[in-house]
Amino acid sequence: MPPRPGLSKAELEIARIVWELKDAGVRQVFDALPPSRDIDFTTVQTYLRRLEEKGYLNVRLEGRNRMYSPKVRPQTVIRETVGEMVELLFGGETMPLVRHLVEDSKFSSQDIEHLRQLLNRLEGGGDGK
Amino acid sequence: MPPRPGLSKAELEIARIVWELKDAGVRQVFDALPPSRDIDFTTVQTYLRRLEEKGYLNVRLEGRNRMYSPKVRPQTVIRETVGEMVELLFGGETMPLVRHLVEDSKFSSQDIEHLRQLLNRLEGGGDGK
DNA sequence: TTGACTCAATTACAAATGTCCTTCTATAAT
DNA sequence: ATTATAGAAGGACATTTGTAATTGAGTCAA
Repeated sequence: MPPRPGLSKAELEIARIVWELKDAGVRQVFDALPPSRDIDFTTVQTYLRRLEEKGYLNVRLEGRNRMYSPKVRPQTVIRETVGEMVELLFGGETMPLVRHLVEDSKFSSQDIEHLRQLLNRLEGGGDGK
Repeated sequence: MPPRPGLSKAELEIARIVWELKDAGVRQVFDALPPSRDIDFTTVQTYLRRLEEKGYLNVRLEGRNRMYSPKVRPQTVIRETVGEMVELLFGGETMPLVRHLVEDSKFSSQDIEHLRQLLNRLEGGGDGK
């Protein structure tokens, strides 16, 4: 059913950087990694190649350099990844995950307020029952 | 940093069943799988063994049968798994995930109401700003 | 006591993943 | 030209994962 193979952790890490940069060569992605992330240049190369093979990135030749850009929108990847986790961890029920997050994270009252507004927007401010 | 190796998808699937059954042998876990899940008995055996090796399950001999029971609480596994995903997908920020879930899922107004109450409980019923 | 079964234990194995190395060509700096 | 460098291409390799076959021992029904 999934239109393309899933992303591995390392691939996701790299994909996020490409999303952020919009368009980048291996070097740029490599440089965008946090210094704490000790990884070889060619490894990044490999991940980018695999991301392209899996259909997540577009490539274009800029001179003799490959420039990668997002092909699948982050939102799509997020939806798929989260969806899979919800499936695996909560048998497909989303609410338990939301509950977990809300209970388990220490949100600022700012955050909480934002959430309230979000809920209001969603359901035209219904106040319950 | 993680106290034990992470769980793979298939392992998670099996772990969930053990959590539910509290205590079960291979056969019981096998039988608890949905019929749609076409998998060999010995495969389940393997997953249970690995789960034990990884430190997620306890085993005890019941006669010559192995009975498996949870060693790590679901909540812990959930926290770790979700945490990792938040890290990977949102750079560690929880709010974006919550936002995604709320926006992307079609919650019933029931659900929304529950969420409101949850928020109230969290932050001593503040009503905004 | 001979199957028929059930389970444990072991082994196997291909695919996916994380990671790097090597080799080659283009390019830039001397 | 000569060298240093960067990036492409491709190969390599151990580990993890998903999944199963094999072998052997105990158990129960005939």
